Amino acid sequence: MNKIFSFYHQLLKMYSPQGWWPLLECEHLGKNPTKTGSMTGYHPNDFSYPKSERQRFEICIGAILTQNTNWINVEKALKNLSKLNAIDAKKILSIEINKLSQAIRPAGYHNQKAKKLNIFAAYYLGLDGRIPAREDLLSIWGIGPETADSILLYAYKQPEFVVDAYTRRILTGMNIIEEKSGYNEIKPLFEKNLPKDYKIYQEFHALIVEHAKSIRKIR
DNA sequence: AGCCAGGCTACCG
DNA sequence: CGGTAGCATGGC
Repeated sequence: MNKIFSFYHQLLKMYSPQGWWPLLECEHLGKNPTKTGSMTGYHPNDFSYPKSERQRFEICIGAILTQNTNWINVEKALKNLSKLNAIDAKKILSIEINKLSQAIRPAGYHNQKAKKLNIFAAYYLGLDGRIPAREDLLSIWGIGPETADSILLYAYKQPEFVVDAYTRRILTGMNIIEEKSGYNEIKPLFEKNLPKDYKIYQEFHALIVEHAKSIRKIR
């Protein structure tokens, strides 16, 4: 087995399944008390999410809101949106931009992100239920490679590996890549060395984040 | 009490 | 092009 795939098995053994993407409400509520933060919406070993259009959209906007922001703050923003019934593309477009901006304040960069949510919501409605093309997502203002891949992998179950700062840091530490490696080098490295299975991609990315956090605590 | 968080865009040389 | 300031808040 190659290094990448065996690293996946190793992490799985160390941390057990993570159950990403976390959702505000899912049937695993309260069953994962070890998780950091108050979010209880993880669903280990259950890859049947999103179960609804609302959950799919929630993942999409969560991916935007979490840009350079910790998840606990994103959760607050999502809860505020939920109270406004704004985990909904039409609602996001109809709501006053200042109101939207205030609701997502806890997630930081709220002015920018309010604009990003508006632009994405319009695009989402235009999809009319279709799966977005990666190229199209990348052409949208406010959506870069990590956000696009997060949306495709977790909201649409497409086998697109998500690379983030943790991934780069850990692989650099393992001497598998150079620190300056770009997104478009790291992503195919994973995809070439793993079965093309969205479940493995989902779990692996989540495990990398968990591992990176746990290493950080020790140092 | 700083430092940092599951990035991306715009602008600079 | 490659490098980097700016965007903002709350947790730890």
